[in-house]
Amino acid sequence: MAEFPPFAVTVDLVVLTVRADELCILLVRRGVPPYQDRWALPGGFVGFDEDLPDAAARELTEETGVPEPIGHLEQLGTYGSPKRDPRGRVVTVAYLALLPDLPPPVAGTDAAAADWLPVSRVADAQLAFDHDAILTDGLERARAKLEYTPLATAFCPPEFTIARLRTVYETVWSSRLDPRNFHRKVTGTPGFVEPAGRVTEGDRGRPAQLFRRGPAELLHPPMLRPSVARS
Amino acid sequence: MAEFPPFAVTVDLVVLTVRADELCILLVRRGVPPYQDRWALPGGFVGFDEDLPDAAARELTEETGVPEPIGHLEQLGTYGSPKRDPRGRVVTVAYLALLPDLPPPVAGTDAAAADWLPVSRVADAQLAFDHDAILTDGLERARAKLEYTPLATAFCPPEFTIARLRTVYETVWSSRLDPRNFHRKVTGTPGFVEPAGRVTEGDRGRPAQLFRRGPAELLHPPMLRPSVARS
DNA sequence: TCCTTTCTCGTCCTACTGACGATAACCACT
DNA sequence: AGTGGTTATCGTCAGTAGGACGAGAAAGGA
Repeated sequence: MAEFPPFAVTVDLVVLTVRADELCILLVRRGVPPYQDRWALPGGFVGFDEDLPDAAARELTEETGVPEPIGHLEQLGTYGSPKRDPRGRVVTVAYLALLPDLPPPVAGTDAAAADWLPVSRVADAQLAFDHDAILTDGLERARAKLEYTPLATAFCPPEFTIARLRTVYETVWSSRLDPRNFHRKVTGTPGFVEPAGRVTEGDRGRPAQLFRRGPAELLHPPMLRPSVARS
Repeated sequence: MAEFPPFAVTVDLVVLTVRADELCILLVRRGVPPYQDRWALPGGFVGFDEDLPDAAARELTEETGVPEPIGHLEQLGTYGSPKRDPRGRVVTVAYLALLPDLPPPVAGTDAAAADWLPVSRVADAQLAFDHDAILTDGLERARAKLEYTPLATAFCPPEFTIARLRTVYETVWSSRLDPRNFHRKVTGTPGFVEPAGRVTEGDRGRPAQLFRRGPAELLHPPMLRPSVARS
């Protein structure tokens, strides 16, 4: 063990939210080389005595200013190509976070700016390092997980309407869902959502019941993405 | 970048196969401290100029003696608790490999022994480091992936019968599947398997058609695990 | 009051699955 | 050759879930 190649280990975050019917990602504009002035995923070095999930949660709190335990945070994957960082051998553990709509972030110390950007417009802008690939994997993970888990609720505030939940699905999947079948499916799946006992006020149309997320961890049967030819 | 905590990075492998109607895992018995004489996942340090998938593939080849491109290899997750290795700060990237039945492995240089062990008997024996947790995650990943991918074919030789594929499912899931419904489901899902045009000889009962794995990457609808109450 | 909007329940029809019967095609016996 | 055991493969039937869509309920605004 005395001899081993010295690596740097970082965590990078794919932080997604749904705001104004658009899927948005939290990005920082780099203030220092390499990739200066380019957009990048928020992240940073892992402390020598810090566990990986702790490092991810710490970065998430630092970047969003939110005291953590909201939304969803999970490990996405690890990226360690020898050439991915010109400064040396850096292995990054990527995490995926799903959050409800939050106020705009404040730029950190080493970032020139930080903001929510619609993912539809990020596709063009090339991100720093291999963050494009990480973002692609994060989006795919998020889209897939909406199918068989109740994680869409992580995009919502504690109490939400079925229509709001449907908007999340439609935004993340870029597709339309039938409101009536969606309502039947969500309310008919045990443990997906539970009625909060209150209704909305002041919106257009008939008031809607409010729900909270239920105890289920998996959806059976899964929510099906419409018209996806995948074979 | 001049200052960063020095980490060691390793890859560890959860290598699964199905032999004699049992789900087996490739383990090595450690020949050196720490955890000397304990079973552990095969693995090793990542070379300084080596990509992570390359390191995993290299370790897999070294441990099994098979020139790689068979079966399935994917990243499972990364484990980096500060206390997980008494020698220092070691972050390990775990990979999951699914292989057809192979001959017994030969012990490597730093391992006292290497062998296939039924996972049912590994549950008791405590593995070195945090390898128990990695194994648990690997098993869960494998069981889940059989549901919505054609990866069960990775456990089979290039040509296999439907009954062999069913045995894989039954072994990994520890459950019984109806042979007739399974046959209908597998042959009816486009791209899952393709007929090889040949039949088995010499076995008991009616000869069975041989199939190869098809081009599908996902199963739609998924294969359902029987009687799993999960909500 | 009437119209628009949105929520919510209900009704077909089709696809898929679980349970299980029936037949086909081999081997090992006698 | 015939008989029985074993396994592969096809078919049938009923129950469930989902897509398409009708219709009423409950609000706000003209």
